[in-house]
Amino acid sequence: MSKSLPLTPVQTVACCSPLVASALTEETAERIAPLLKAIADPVRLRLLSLVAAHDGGEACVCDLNDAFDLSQPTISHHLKVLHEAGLLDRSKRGVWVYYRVHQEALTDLAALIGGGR
Amino acid sequence: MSKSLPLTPVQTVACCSPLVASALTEETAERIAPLLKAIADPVRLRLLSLVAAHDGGEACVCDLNDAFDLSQPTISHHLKVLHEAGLLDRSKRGVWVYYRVHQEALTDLAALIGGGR
DNA sequence: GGTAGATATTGATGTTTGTCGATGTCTAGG
DNA sequence: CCTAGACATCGACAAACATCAATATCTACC
Repeated sequence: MSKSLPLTPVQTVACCSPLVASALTEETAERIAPLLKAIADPVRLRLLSLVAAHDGGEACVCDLNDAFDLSQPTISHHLKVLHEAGLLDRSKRGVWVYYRVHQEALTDLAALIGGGR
Repeated sequence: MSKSLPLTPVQTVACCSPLVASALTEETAERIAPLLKAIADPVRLRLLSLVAAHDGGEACVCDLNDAFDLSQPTISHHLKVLHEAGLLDRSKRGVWVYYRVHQEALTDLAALIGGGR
């Protein structure tokens, strides 16, 4: 992997010091915000939580669809947002698609927010 | 304090188990999301960070305005969002208004997100 | 290879959000 | 009181977003 300079949101979160420790640069803030936006939605929060709490730490889309009163495309959309943010990993097995929480990204994000102690 | 049943976002975050430990209820997710929405914006992230990193842990609005290429009403709006979410405390002294990070809320929020370890 | 089921993509629509200029409300001094 | 400065509120607008119905793309199986 390893592109050139521009870090992904997840990479940025992993390497920068806590929010409250020193002032964020504009650039850093702009890279982190998308990650937070991704989880700043009740449906996506529940999706993340459902996936994480599921057996084996992963869940099939078909399981997730049933947990909501929303259309299948809407759930698919939210999963895509979480996946593209780097918070959910995808793996296709047969006809089914399984999602799994990218725990490290969540942990790093938490450290960034609460890092002050 | 202590209203009746309905918890504020900050109270909800303080008392519920981590995202990845057990599936969030719809109600809990709806109460937490506003908190995350509040910090899911690059300007508000920097505001939070600037306030926290400032001398004495608090900053005057006048200082904050100068740190951005945005109009004064816009900064005032973002501060209001952070304040209403319970992430910034306000105190007026003379003509000036000072904001201070509500550290506990941030810490609890971090625990909620990264709680899995 | 045709069909059924699982998931993704597309296009449209209503709502939310970030931003600004204009204006309002305080407070301290003159 | 009247003015100047600090901050908040209001109204308007454009961009971003959540949602859906319709449709497309896979994959397994018959």
